[in-house]
Amino acid sequence: MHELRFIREHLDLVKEKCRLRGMDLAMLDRFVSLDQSRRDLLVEVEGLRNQRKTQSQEVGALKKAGKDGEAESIMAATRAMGERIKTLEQKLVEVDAGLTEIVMTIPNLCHDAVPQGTSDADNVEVKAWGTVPQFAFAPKAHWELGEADGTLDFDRAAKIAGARFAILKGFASRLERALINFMLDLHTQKHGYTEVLPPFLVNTASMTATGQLPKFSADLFRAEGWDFWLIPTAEVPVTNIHRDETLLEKELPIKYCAYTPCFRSEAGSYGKDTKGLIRQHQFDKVELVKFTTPESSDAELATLLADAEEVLQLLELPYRVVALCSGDLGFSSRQTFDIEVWMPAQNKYREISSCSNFGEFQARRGGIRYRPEGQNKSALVHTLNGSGLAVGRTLAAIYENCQQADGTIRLPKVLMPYFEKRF
RNA sequence: GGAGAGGUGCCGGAGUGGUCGAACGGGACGGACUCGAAAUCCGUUGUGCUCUUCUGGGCACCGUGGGUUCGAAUCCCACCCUCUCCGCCA
Repeated sequence: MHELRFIREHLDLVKEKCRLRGMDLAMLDRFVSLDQSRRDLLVEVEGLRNQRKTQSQEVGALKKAGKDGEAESIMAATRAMGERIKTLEQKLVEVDAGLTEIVMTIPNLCHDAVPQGTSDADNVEVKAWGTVPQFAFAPKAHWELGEADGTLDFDRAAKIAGARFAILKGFASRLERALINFMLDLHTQKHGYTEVLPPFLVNTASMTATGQLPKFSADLFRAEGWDFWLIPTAEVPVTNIHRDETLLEKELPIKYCAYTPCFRSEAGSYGKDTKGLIRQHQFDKVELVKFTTPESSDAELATLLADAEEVLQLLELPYRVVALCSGDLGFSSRQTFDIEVWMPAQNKYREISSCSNFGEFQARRGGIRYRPEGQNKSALVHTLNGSGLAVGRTLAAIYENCQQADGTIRLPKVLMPYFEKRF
């Protein structure tokens, strides 16, 4: 979210940045007229309130002095003024609602380093790591491998819940759990993140602070009759840990990692990735979240990305890093790098992590501030987050990249300590 | 789910209709004293919006949203949250 004043004073910049994202600019013209109405109304209503205050104090003084007659005549006038104020306030509420609606749907302004483009086709590969494996046989998709050895069961999951769910059994379940522990251990012990286990259901205020609401409710699951939403990512509860707080500069950066399941409706993705673990209504993810000063957030994004990459390096899975272009950038993000892992059966890279710097966009929505050393005024922090990594997709990548001719899966060395014996 | 208590500034805690953005205490910051420190003394100490911009005004905010009133932190209604006891449960 941006400040009204910022949009007002930097209208051309906001328009240009919205254009880069391929947005319709008509709403910004509507903003200008509503913003003007709002300020006109404010001047009028505040003037009236000031008068009313003065007159009310007079009434008090007169009554104390026993001059009830004089008080009565002022009271009559003030009563009428109250009606007028009420009318104006009502109008102001309407104008404010219109403005909020617009402002809440204006995306973050992209960083100058973000490549321009209109779709994921314009994303720029900035790095490739590892060697794409060569197979002496036709590599199978992870769901074929898993259904063949009974470790992945999509049919029964559909009976229990529906499409886009999976049951992991035996080795798969064990591997999922090992991956979660491996990732958490790496990030807490080597990268200095503090592990947290947050609520998996959050309220509307939290979803709004991180930007999922009000615009993207269709992507979320909601508990009927409650102000609870199922989290689509740990980003939501973890970023909201410090909502409406003022942190100390010396505490920054704050680095959290969290394992949570994630729940997404995947509305509008019908027919996409209908097989396998790639696109599920429920999946596990280990998420990295940082709160930083504005000066350090670019550098912190680089290390966040490196922290996520290291998971794949240690698992010896080939991947590449892609800089998202302006048109493909998420709503709240000002700069995003995706990590894509190699998937042999599809013969292409698939997203397994998304690392973003949100600048002060989420911090303003959520009131997350810090007090810069030696200053009285607080300032907004920058928030960042990235997957480290999506666990289900990592498991799928291990199945496919580490498959052997007999259909068994070679366990990455680094996971051996998490298994007492092979399944 | 039942019964009760409570939600006020960085913290504690006053305030039950008018001059309360809010007493008092603590903390923090600045200054005085000191070789330095403690103690003591003096002062400062919220956020947002808006007008004018040279200085400076105005409005809103005492859990949230409504209502009563000339006037609400103070009265009324609804809701949310916290705490205690009981019930229930992992």
